[in-house]
Amino acid sequence: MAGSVNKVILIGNLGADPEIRRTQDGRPIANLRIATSETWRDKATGERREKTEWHRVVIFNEGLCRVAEQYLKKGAKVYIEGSLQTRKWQDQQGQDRYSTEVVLQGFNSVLTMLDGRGEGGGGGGGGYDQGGGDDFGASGPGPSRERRPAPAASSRRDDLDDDIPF
Amino acid sequence: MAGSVNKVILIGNLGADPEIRRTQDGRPIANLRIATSETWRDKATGERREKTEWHRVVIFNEGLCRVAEQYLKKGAKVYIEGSLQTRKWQDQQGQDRYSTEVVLQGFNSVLTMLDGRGEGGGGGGGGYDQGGGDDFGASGPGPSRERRPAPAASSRRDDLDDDIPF
Amino acid sequence: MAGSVNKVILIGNLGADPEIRRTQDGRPIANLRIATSETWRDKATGERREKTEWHRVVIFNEGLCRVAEQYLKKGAKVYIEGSLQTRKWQDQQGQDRYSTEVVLQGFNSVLTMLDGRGEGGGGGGGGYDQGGGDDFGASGPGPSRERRPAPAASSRRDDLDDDIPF
Amino acid sequence: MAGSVNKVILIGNLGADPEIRRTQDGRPIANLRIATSETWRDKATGERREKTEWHRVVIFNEGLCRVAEQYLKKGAKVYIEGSLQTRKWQDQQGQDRYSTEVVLQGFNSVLTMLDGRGEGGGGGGGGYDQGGGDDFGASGPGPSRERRPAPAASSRRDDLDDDIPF
DNA sequence: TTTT
DNA sequence: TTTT
Repeated sequence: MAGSVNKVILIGNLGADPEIRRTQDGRPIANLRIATSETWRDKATGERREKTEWHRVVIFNEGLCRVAEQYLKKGAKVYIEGSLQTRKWQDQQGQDRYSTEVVLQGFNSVLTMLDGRGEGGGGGGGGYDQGGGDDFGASGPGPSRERRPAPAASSRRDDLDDDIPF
Repeated sequence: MAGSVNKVILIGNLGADPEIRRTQDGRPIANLRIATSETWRDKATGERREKTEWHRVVIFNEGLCRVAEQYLKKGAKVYIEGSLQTRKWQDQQGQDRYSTEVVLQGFNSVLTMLDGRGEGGGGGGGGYDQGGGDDFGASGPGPSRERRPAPAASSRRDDLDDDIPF
Repeated sequence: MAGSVNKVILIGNLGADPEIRRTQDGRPIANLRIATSETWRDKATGERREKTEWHRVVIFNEGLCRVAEQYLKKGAKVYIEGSLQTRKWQDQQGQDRYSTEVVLQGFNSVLTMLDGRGEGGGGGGGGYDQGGGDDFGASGPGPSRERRPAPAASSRRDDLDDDIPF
Repeated sequence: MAGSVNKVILIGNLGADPEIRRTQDGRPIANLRIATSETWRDKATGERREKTEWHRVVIFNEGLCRVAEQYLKKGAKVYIEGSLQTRKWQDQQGQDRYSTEVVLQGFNSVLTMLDGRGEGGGGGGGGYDQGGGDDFGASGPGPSRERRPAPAASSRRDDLDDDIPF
């Protein structure tokens, strides 16, 4: 269908360390559990309430799997951009079941760590296992020709500047 | 949890007319089925492939329910902004089941029709039942104090209106 | 800065045909003018008002430039995903000026046509020059290893399905 | 124009404390300067490069102004959701100038603090002046009829609350 | 002017 | 079940 968009944006915390598995041909797949929550004040009682929503996030993108494996830990806060997919499976009684996941796959995916890196180190709290602190595009931390800004921002459109922008 | 975001953005087509139900206290709830799809060319065979994803959308917002009821029909193309929610229910065997939906509720929701209105009239294609063609914020088509431009809108922008944009 | 996001999402109409230029080394750059507008009812007078906002969109991505050149025309409705950039330049008096643009560059960009294709043909209305109707990711219409869904959706995670999803 | 979307999503850090002004009729307006940046590795030299982008954010929403005033400080990391607006003004020579801003106004705006609150206390670093740590919808921290979960929330989700998420 |  |  022309003109279709399927996008999910989450900011939340990992409920557990990432689970990394591999396909038969060796490609990694990372599974995350991410909690988002909203708080509001009950209009009747006036008390503060909170509702937490849990999301299944599946990462097929190899670079982002590597990021998840190396840097993410239970408790880490992340920014996620992916798409919604519902997958069909059979339970042990052979009945159809459906599971909806936020899938990070291909160019249209983002995984960014929002925690300061210093959190780690001592103790059991959330955070990262190590350094980290970068944000990674779809292709992971590697070099990416496309990821760079326009070649030399100032000069990048000099050839076009006969045009007065505003 | 502080600093949480849970947002879904869809552009797709309705697979069926909206279903409108009412709560016991009379508030409307609209259910939509929306299809998004992506197409790509198979690298091996070179042929064009397509994968369609179906989304359950539930509208609790009264104004947007009204919009859905009045203007949306099977086939209509819409822009949707809502949040992800997974709901638990019991099947007839008493087993726990889960259903994930895109929920439009509260201020943080958008439903916008993307079809030109002229589509209607002749033929069986998709589109709207009537006029339509506006985009509606969370509070629906009614007047909305918040929807207006900036408080000092006039002083900020009136002078722009005689400006030729490009 | 770790954990940074800079994203703009627009749905609007082209105010003019795209302008395509080329850098000295031959890469295309497309410039679009896109209008978005919001309508509201004036709370004082009760009359319906509308405010149009004009956006400068610059496409550095080659594939998306090709799409813009081939398929977009004045009046076409598009979905745009890019990032905000402010660029400095000197006016004829040598004074610093700034221009803010929505930039489509790299993997994190989307340009999707939202018009049905049939619009074209007769007359001067908006629409596309030709067929079109597809949506294009950052890499344009060409084959893209990443763009495909998971290999054979149904089987794609069979090796993982010892896990009961919910 | 029907079917229009104008949305900006930023995650970045405040370059300075918020500036709060008031309109003649006493409504607050907050101005923020927010930096986003992206990093990449130069393919030629192999060295790590960074490019920072500065954004002007203007908050007309009263509740969010209050949040900005009370909780945000230079260095704080925030999630912002607003819309793009270009405003015309005259410089001292009477020449037309344009300034593009990210505007938070009305229901379609979000300002969420992403820093852990503990940052504060000792030292000069960024962070908040006080507690904070909540995320605020368009209407700010006050009670909001719309912000609550679905009308029939209890029947939809109360049974979830004794559920162990994973 | 921020942040890493 | 939609759409192209």
